[in-house]
Amino acid sequence: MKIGELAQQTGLTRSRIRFYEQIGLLKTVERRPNGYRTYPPQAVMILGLITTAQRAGFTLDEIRTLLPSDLTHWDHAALMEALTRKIADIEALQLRLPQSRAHLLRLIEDIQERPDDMDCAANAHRVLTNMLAEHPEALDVTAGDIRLLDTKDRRQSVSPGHRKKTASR
Amino acid sequence: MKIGELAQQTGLTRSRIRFYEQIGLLKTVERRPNGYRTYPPQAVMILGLITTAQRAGFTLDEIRTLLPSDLTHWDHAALMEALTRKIADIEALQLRLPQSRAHLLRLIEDIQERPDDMDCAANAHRVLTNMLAEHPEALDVTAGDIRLLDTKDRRQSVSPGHRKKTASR
DNA sequence: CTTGACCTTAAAGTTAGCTTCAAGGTTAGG
DNA sequence: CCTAACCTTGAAGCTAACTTTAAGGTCAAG
Repeated sequence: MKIGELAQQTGLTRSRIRFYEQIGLLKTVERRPNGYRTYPPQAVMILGLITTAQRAGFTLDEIRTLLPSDLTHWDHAALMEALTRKIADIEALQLRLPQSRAHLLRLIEDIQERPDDMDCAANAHRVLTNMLAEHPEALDVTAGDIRLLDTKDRRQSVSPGHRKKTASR
Repeated sequence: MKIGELAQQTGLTRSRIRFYEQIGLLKTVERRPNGYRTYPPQAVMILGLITTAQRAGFTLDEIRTLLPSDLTHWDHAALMEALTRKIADIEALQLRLPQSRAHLLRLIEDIQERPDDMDCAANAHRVLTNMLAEHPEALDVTAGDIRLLDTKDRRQSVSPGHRKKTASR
């Protein structure tokens, strides 16, 4: 299978597949006499695994150390440890999320509950002081190895699309 | 207050404070005749707010559009909308996390439950096929604007660490 | 008047995970 | 034989949120 076909079957871009090879993540690739890459059908599964693991929160680096070049020879111990650790991360996050959510709700209420005799400025100061006085970690939506971030348009650009200058000024 | 003192009081680095000014996030700063920056005591609170909002999952860009230069003149509507959206993100994540956790647990069990008459290779294939056959989003620990990531050493790099040329050959 | 702790700037570097670009080689169809 | 659709490479660019570097100015103490 040539790279174009593999790209089509996996839904990944050619550049991404070449990139994975470049960083040593995808090793099941040979060359035809003309220099073209050629992949075994297995490669579809490997790439599926990689993207699944990514969605589960593993970095490409972690995936590389876990993924055997031969799909049949896994390092059970390392794999189990990684999976277990990831579960622990999720559990830690599960504990924090309700707190963060409650804290945000409280913040909203706090802002809306402005006493009639208080002006905006004083109210703002009141709310801010309250907030910064709370546990500093109350709004912390991070847990161990895991962290919440903004994704923006990082998912699957289908059309090459119009680029967007972030224009930071 | 000079930048060193502000850095000390907030726990941030000088470079970070200058950076926030550079991207238009921190505007309460004047210059002394000698060119030194000078900050009002208020700046401590503003930086506290910024880091708190960051921990709550807001990007610096979002914070900039929400944070008024004058702490007493907030855009209530925009602020409420942002807070509400962030809560929704958290709730979406709260729904997904148990599923992801369950899926990872199932994966672990699946790997360990290898039938006695099956060799590792076949077992690996069985597990992989099972996994990739599941809902592709089952392991997806992302939700809307929110995403799980590995933090590694992104918090306070103590040692610069050895660089690694991506070129693997 | 020198030393050291501050302060200044612009520019480049860092990390992750890619994409885009520039400049070309290959191949199948008409 | 030409053209379009593939394929190749290395290098550079992108985003976010900073840090680091280089080259220098300021200031208080001794």
